[in-house]
Amino acid sequence: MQKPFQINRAYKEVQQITVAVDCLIFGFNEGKLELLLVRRGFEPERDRFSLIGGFVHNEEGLDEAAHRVLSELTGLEDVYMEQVRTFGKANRDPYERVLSVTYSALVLKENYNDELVNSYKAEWFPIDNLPELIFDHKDMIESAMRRLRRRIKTGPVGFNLLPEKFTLPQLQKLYEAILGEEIDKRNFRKKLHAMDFLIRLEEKDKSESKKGAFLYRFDEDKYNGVKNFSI
Amino acid sequence: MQKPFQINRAYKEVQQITVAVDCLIFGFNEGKLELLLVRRGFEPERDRFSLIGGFVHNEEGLDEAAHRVLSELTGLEDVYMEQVRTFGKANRDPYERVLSVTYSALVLKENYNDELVNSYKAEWFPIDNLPELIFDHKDMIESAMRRLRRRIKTGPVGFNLLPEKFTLPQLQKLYEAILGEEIDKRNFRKKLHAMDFLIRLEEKDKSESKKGAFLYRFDEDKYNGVKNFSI
DNA sequence: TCAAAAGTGTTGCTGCTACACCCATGC
DNA sequence: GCATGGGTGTAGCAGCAACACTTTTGA
Repeated sequence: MQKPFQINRAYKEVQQITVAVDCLIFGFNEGKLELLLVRRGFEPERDRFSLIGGFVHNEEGLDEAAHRVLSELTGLEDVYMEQVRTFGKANRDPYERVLSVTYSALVLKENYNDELVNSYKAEWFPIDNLPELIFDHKDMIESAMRRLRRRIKTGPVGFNLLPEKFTLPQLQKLYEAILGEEIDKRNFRKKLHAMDFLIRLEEKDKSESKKGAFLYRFDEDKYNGVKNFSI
Repeated sequence: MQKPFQINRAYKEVQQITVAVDCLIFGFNEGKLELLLVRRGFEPERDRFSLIGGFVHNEEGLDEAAHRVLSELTGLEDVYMEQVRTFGKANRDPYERVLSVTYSALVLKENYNDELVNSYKAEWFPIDNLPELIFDHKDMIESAMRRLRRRIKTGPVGFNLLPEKFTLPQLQKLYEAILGEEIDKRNFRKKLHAMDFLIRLEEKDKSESKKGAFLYRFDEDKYNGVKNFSI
């Protein structure tokens, strides 16, 4: 394969940088936002936790690599994922030079393959009570959290963390967990109602209360008519 | 150097991915937002333009690489720069597999080294009239523009594109050029005045009008007291 | 004296926040 | 019948957008 003349690039020395993706896998369970981590069972860094990651294959784009890594661990295929940021300090991994492109995934805990997850010794942790993490993985999480907070306020991404049918109290708890603050129930519902992209079903979910809460469904078509999403 | 056991990573094949940084160098001149591009003088892709880029050295972090590339081209050392996004489709560069981490730089046109820039055959283009670009560089620019629009509304980054002393009409034109829309003069000034981080000097700049406009200076200390920047 | 840009306040409206009570049901 | 969580409306306030005239001075 012929290489182009690179007028704008310095002489290309032999690079020894390995490219990896690290996935921030978010789930929502019992009112808590959680993150899936794996424990390192060997030295060095034994017993510390890390994000799920993997090297990028030669014929594979970054987005593909992230989806592959996620799928290998959880068995999930069609997951909402977006690139967050790339971490590239020369010594961020003190054992070898690895560049890491981070991806944020919002998964539905009930959907994934428990056996697969268990076989990798992965564990869920509530976002406000994470263990020690290797390298700069703490920074990655902070970066992804900032992005997630912005995203759920400006777009309908939060629904990826809920089942197809969900109640408004559930949705509100999700927002509260991500934003880390309480939200006024009436104001929250007012905004949702004004944007008018949720469909109220006839069914109720009685698992959380005696009265039961109506189930809703996110409607893609109705959402496309919404100009300014804002919560 | 010993390698750690990578429980969470697939067997590491020999990777053939080269890591580059591409810089989006923004400048502001005569009321226009401009971007610095280099022309390719050789096949393939002759006569098309590209962003300024370079390969990342082995001992060098990404941020360092971006600053080095910028400095090699413009001679500028202390420049406001931030990472934008990483482009990693397998065939984004059809000649070899290159991963590109993009950086956005806000430079003061009057400061840089013209000879250096000329020797690289670099040219400034107004952002609304760019030439054909190679590969996915157009996407990179769109991505960086979206980020820049968000940034100048929520933080004091725009001042990096202006000299230390500037007038309010200049500042407003800068915002209008970046946001691509007209701004009401009185509302714009009201917001700036409310946040109170600009210092009005006694001097006027008479180059743009007979009456002359007062010069202002951005005050870092006063800015640190501002809780919610918003324009 | 006139052309051209700089500078300055008010008003109406919209959207946000704050807030309290009734409802349905299982136990 | 009572405890628990679900559901609903209003009023005050703040922040935003819309808007027009006076000032200065060089030519």
